[in-house]
Amino acid sequence: MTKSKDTNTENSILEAAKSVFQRKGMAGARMQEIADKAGINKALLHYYFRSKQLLFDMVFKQAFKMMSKKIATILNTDEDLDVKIKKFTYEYISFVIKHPYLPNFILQELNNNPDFLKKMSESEAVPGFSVFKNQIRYLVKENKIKPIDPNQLIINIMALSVFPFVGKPLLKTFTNMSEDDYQLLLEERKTEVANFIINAIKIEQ
Amino acid sequence: MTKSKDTNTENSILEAAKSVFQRKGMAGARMQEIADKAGINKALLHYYFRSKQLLFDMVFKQAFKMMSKKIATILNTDEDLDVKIKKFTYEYISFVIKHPYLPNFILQELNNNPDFLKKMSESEAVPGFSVFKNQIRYLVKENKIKPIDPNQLIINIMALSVFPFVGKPLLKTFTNMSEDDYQLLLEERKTEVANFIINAIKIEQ
DNA sequence: ACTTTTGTTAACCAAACGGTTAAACTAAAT
DNA sequence: ATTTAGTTTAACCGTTTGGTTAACAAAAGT
Repeated sequence: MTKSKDTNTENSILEAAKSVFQRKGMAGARMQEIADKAGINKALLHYYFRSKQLLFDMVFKQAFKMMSKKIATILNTDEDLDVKIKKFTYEYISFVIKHPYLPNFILQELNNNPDFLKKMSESEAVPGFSVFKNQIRYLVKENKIKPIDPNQLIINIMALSVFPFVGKPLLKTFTNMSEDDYQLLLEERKTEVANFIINAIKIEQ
Repeated sequence: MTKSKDTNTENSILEAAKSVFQRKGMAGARMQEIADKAGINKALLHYYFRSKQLLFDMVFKQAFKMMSKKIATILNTDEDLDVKIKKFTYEYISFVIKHPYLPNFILQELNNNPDFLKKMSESEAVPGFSVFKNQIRYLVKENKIKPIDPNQLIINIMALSVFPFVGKPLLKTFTNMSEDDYQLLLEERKTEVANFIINAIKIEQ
């Protein structure tokens, strides 16, 4: 029973930490709030994870891997470009709808501390885009799609998929939409984003 | 001489506060650091601006107005859509290159405290997009551009313009670029983004 | 049976934090 | 020359923060 209690506690701490860190960020999060949310004493946080920084690192790494795995697995298969783009935007937007705090959390903390990426890119978990880039270069050379820098296309795909979530409060106000309407608009983006991208690069004949 | 000293101090405080708040956010910013950067005593901060919150509000409102004015003035003129899109993306990306901390700062704080927008949209400074939306609806109805929800198009334009800045650390790693290369890529986006958007919505004949 | 290890808590601590106070300084106004 | 109002500072204050300690409880190992 002790082992199960152990992992239960450890897990409820991690869950509480995830919730608090993702909403308030490293600087805004309070150990007390995490402890309260986990239903335990504050000292127990330090028993399981030695410091706020280490607990944060755990949460951040888990979040980052979750996201980057999702990206990497889709982009580097060898399917047709349009299929790949459709799959990616659909699955990625679906994924973020389920985890709406994730992108903001990751981007914010990376901006505050870009060194995080060095640690991660050295060890693991940063997806490579070489297959995808080569595919673009090939299609451009063969005149199958309009000329475009692969890096620009990657950024465009990411931007169109992720920005509606990180910019949500602003965009909701700008477009003057209710929460429900905005959620509907996000649903529509699962397919609309791919159409938009494909239209932008395809060559008519 | 007393008046000039006054405004000088007030201004150097605001400059210091801007710098610190934009880099660390409300939660991460420290009054002491702002005081140091302004070259004054910490108590003087509270003499000019009563509290951290009020000082932050000043900085935030100034930043928000700066950004939203830039957006509103371009979108609601009556020029052709493609001209408008070219102008907007070019000017907006140029603007953000000059103020790279701005978008991240605004988005982050808005996500932490969405009520900020209510205060602002009631009083002022939130751009209206009605002219632009009507223009899109008209062009769609007349079959001049591919059918698209005006709100989706607005989000796409914002996303492609802003995301490369808020997602910079991540995108730099994903695309495996140096700082200089990335800066060059941003320069190219001043024109490339408009082409991408226009291609996505134009109808070939 | 008892000793060791693991899990948990209340109470505590030093440092950092935002903010205040009271006094000193400055320079223009009387 | 003195008052007055605005500006600036050093020292201080109460609270909050991340983190520690010591005691205790419950298994696990022997």
